Amino acid sequence: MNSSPLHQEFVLHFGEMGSRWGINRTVGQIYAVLFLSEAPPNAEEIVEKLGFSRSNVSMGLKELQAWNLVRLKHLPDDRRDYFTTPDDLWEIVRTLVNERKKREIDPTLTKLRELQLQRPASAEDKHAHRRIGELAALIELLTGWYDDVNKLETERLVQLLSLGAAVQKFLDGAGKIAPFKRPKAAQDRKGA
Amino acid sequence: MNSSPLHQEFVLHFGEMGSRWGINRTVGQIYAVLFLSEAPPNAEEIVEKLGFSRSNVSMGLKELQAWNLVRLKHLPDDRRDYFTTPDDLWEIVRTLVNERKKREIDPTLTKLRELQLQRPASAEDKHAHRRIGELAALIELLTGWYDDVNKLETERLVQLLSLGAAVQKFLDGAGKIAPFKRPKAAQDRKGA
DNA sequence: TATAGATTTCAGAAATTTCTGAAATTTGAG
DNA sequence: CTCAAATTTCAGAAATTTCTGAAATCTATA
Repeated sequence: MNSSPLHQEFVLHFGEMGSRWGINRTVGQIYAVLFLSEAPPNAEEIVEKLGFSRSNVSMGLKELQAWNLVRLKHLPDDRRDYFTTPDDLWEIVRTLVNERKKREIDPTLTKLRELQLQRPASAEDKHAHRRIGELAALIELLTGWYDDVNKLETERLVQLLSLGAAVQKFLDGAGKIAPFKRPKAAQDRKGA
Repeated sequence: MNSSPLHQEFVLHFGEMGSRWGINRTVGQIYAVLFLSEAPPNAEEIVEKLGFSRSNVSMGLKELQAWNLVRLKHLPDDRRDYFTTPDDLWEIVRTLVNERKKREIDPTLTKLRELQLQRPASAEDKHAHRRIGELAALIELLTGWYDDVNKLETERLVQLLSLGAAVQKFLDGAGKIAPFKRPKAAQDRKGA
């Protein structure tokens, strides 16, 4: 790999973290290169920078595209593809969270709802059925909240996040605006 | 695997999702069994239910313990370990998010802060340095918010989540309570 | 402290994932 | 249409991860 220590360390770190983030080392490093590049590189330039095979870079870029994490650019009189990440980091974060939700949460929520339709046969099943229902309700609360705040424009979102726990101050009076009812499923199982 | 269709489907789903969640199939299935069990099973019972080797179950349980996702229980006059998941699903969610933050985000934030201390040499490095700074600032805003709301007791947290985007209604007046300043790093890169 | 049950460790086998080079396909210019 | 550059596909090699059985270790109690 041929770049400054800053670039290099960043790229290597993204490579190492890749597996924890559900992508692989190669893909992590490719993304890191795109993220830092001022001018969008093409595939061949990524090959040169990282020393991976051309086909590996091609597949990595494909995967990043499947994640919606990179954009294609073109230069006049040049039919090679050039790749970038959005300049707006909030756009990146939103994409990332959307995609992870789609892959890691939505399929489970679907499955849980599907299982809920099964009539529990045994006493054991009855317990499982209840537990599954609780889990589905909780996930729906979380994803519902997420869908909601995801609609906020970035300015508002940042505002909300900056507020942090101070939001709490509003909660006491909140009942009047959005009447609060704690979902049964999530109730008081602490003492068991 | 020897159990009702409901159990079976749930367990198999958790197995399949395991890899997306950063654990493996075996560990996913073991967790699923624990999650649904009314009475905490011991390792041998998990072996019987899932048909994995005893050692594999042992390692799986160890990994779940490393994630803080299971608790040990003991019966009188029985020195085998019995395993459970917390009854309170919110406890599970908090653990899960804490652990993933610890593994997937904290190391990167540390690394970014470390890289920020490097003085950018070239023009290219200067761009990278700025980009890294923006990313660090954004992650800090997110994790700061998370640390804050994670302090809320569950009742309050549910209240907040139920509110969803309706929180927005409070935002206009919020400046008086928690003066808002949008971090420079996250500012207006949209137009680029 | 000897012993038997319970659990863990670990080296190698099995399975899966990642990576490569060669061949195939696509694409735009002439 | 033809050609050459760019990209993708894909079969097998390489690397990594997961899983197992056997041996080692731990632990309560007789």
